[in-house]
Amino acid sequence: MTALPIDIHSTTKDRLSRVGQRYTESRREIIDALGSSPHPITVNDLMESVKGLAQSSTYRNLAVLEEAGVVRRVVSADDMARYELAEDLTGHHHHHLICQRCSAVLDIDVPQALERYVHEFSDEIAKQVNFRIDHHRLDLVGICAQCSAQDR
Amino acid sequence: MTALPIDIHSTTKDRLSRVGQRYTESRREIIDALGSSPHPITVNDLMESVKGLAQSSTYRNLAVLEEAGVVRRVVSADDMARYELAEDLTGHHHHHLICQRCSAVLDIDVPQALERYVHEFSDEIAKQVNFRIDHHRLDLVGICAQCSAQDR
DNA sequence: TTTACTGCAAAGGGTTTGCAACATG
DNA sequence: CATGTTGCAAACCCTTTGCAGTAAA
Repeated sequence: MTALPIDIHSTTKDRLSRVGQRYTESRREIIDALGSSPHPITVNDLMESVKGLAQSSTYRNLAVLEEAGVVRRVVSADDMARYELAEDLTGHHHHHLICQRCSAVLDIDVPQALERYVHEFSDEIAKQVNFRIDHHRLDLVGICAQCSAQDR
Repeated sequence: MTALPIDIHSTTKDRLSRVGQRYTESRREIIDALGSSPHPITVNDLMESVKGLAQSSTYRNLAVLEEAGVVRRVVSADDMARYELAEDLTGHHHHHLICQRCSAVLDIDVPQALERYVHEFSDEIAKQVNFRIDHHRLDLVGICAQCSAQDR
């Protein structure tokens, strides 16, 4: 599971062209912004990083990038979209720690052993029910440090 | 972890009165509808079961019931709210199988061993980072039978 | 008889879309 | 130069809220 140093930008370009899309300056900036964030970010966060990009273009680009498989939408506690780079681009499989008060999302690494169990279980279930399982989400949900500090 | 035969309605009534709320006919019907569904359901589904209940009342009641801890909001693949009875009411701890095409949600049971590993891991993480972890979500995400049939 | 609950209709707020101008392969 | 991309503004849709009337403890 070691991360080969694949070039994120060239991979993105390939995957975009495979769906008949172009790798524009805005899209490159979005990828850079997502790549330099240590955790999934909202559309608003993204628009602050990528100055001058219209809201509609941000949404459209994220949809295209997700379609192309280079970006992944992450579900938190509120209904605001959050995005991160696809794991096969970063080579970093991880899960999330989610604050149910402020909806912040933190990345966490999961022990190999646990991952194996989840995969085994996943395969079993796939056999039992007629369902093609693509991936899993393991989220730990609670209250982050800042939010519990505010409670006092 | 065997489910004691607690009375869902009386427990709901207690928990509601604890937050200064009443257990009305509408709320009872909502609880019944959620209790008789084998999987989390959307607000629209709910309104079809509980005929005559205004949309606003449905949303308000669900919010109150969630606040009182008898109902839980479940996150799927789209941004539509889905609800189920709280696990401590049903005595049935479970996780979800999610279709990323149609957003359907199915309940699945998880082996005790896997649950234990998740708990261990959860405790470890809680120690590492300053975060109070309340619960976890383990979702298997993929494409359900109906949706993959449509692809052909 | 006080306080919560309800329905109706209107407002919110994140996201999507139509369209004309612009940029990329 | 054909087709994708952009910004603007309007539309969308799920959800929330204000209000006046109703019902529960």
